Amino acid sequence: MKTPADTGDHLKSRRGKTLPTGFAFPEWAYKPESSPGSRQIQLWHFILELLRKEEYHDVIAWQGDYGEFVIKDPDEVARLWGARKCKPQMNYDKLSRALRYYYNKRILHKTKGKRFTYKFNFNKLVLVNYPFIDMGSSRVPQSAPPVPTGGTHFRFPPSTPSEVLSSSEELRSPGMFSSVARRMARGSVSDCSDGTSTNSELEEAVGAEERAVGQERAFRGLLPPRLPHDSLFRVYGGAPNPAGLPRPAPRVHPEPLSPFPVSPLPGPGGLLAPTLSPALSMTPTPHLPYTPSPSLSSPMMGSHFSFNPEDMKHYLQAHTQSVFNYHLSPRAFLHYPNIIIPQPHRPTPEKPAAHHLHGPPMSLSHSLSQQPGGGDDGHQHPSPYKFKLQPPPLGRKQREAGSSLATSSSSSSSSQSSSFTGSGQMSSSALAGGPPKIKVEPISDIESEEEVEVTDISEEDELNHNNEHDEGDIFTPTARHRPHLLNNHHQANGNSSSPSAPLPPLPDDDEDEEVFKTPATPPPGSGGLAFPLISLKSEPGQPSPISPGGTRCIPLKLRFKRRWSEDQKMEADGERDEAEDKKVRAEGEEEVAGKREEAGRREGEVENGGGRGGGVILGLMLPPAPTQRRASSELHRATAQLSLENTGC
DNA sequence: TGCGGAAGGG
DNA sequence: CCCTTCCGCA
Repeated sequence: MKTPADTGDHLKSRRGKTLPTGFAFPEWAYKPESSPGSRQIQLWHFILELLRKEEYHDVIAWQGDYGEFVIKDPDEVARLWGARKCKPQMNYDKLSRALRYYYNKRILHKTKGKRFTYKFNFNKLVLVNYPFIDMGSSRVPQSAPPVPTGGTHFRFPPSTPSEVLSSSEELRSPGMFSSVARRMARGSVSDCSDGTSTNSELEEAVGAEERAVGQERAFRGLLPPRLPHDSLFRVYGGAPNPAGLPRPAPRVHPEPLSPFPVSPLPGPGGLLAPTLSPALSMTPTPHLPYTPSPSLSSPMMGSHFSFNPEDMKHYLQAHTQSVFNYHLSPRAFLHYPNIIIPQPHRPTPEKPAAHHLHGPPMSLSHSLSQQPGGGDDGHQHPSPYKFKLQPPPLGRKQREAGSSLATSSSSSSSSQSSSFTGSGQMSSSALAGGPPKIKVEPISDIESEEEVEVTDISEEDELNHNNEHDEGDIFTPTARHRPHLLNNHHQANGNSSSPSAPLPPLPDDDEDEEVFKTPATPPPGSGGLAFPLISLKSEPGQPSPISPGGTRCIPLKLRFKRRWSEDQKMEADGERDEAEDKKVRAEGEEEVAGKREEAGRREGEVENGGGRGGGVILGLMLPPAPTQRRASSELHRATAQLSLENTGC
């Protein structure tokens, strides 16, 4: 059924076509198939469709920073949406409500101060989905989100149904990812025949997907279920096969506004070449030149990936680096036993690239109390994260002494948030010094624009003994819960406060705060081995092969490490807390009771915003074993349904 | 205008 | 899950 053609009437455009406007997202972004839970087209896809079509530029168009679009004619957009969904009663009020739900999922942000203006969070998507993409080589305009230069159709891997993989299920990802993945899997597109439908290249996408799926499956079979590789793939490439990214970065023409450069990729020929993770490339700081290892890069075509330790190392290193650069959650680090990855070198301050990272160093502990509401003034970018303490989850056992701080603070909702900069220096002292544990919660307390909630290390003890995800959180400032807050902070430009000011295009790092969850491979052993990945320790002696000199160790890293180890263990459990904020409470009980499912997801998710559904971007990591089931089941479903389709109304 | 809770539908 | 519908609040 869902032949590509079906939707095709209007779609005539093939992938090759360039948009008149020039804005284009990677095709995968447009794929409608992805509706996670729902089979129908999702609003964000629909929006994307409209955005890409010239004919709708009068009603909705890209504008401003990357990923930012303006609904010029809300009523019309609503009408179109209503038509598509067969909801004649649709209006902008309703549609906007739906859009607001995306805040939590982090698919969208509201650009404050600008009417009817929203912004997609593609960065994370990209990062997550296309980690291998090398953005670096070609510098992309800020506005342009990294695109997988690789193929147009990228997809998640898929499918592996087996429990094994599952972790990903997406990796739990957050909405988009997961959704994408799923869609890919199922590929359904629905259209209402009302005529308003706007599908464009769906056909292509569909076709591509199908192919992809097939490949995946094949792939699946090939891959050994449990291999770490598997995880990698998922995490990074999504799928080794399909269209991976053929070449590192075929440069894309940067369309200034377009969120994504048009994907140039010709064909799927390549596979995932593991180029740098996008993050790396993206990072302002010069990274190590990482070359894709041959094995990886080589076409996976064969369907088989082989990682050799070295490759893995490189890869991991690169990944790690990117994690650092982006302030991603430590969880993002992949760890593989036996492989040690050199520490990433942290961006040295000197680097002009300074990117946003630079922020006033803060000590976490201090920060807690200090946090001035926007005090961060200094930082231009989103980088500084503020933390709030989060009250320990109720159920958890109390934490030990160290937490006094945390405890008190956490308990008090008012907690202060501190800004955290990713840069190494920052809180190093603080971090190092004590067991800083803080969970951050984004509470509206301070309205600093950029609030990011981060969970710090805080009391993870509560959860587990020690550290767990929290730390990760640190890096990953997640703005999950209070979406609005998030929005705010992100949009530097958007803030209503100074509407008059021109909006500087932000790189949207903002989003990067997103955390990726790392796959946790359960550390068999406990402790040490768990973290093979990063040897943060930066022992003097340690040579870091790749990272050239300057990597100083950051205290943070250290922390990560430690936590990691436990983290992994705990991850499964612990995360949920973070993840859920508000809702969690409500659910909390339930969770325990029967909802393993959710738990599973969450694990994966780092936190997604508000909740359940999902985060959009994160889902990298593999969830702990327990959750796998769910994922797998989902995958199954997805797979099964590949051909499903719903037609419209 | 924009936000987000609540209830409900598919 | 993903909205759709309603609604109160700011």
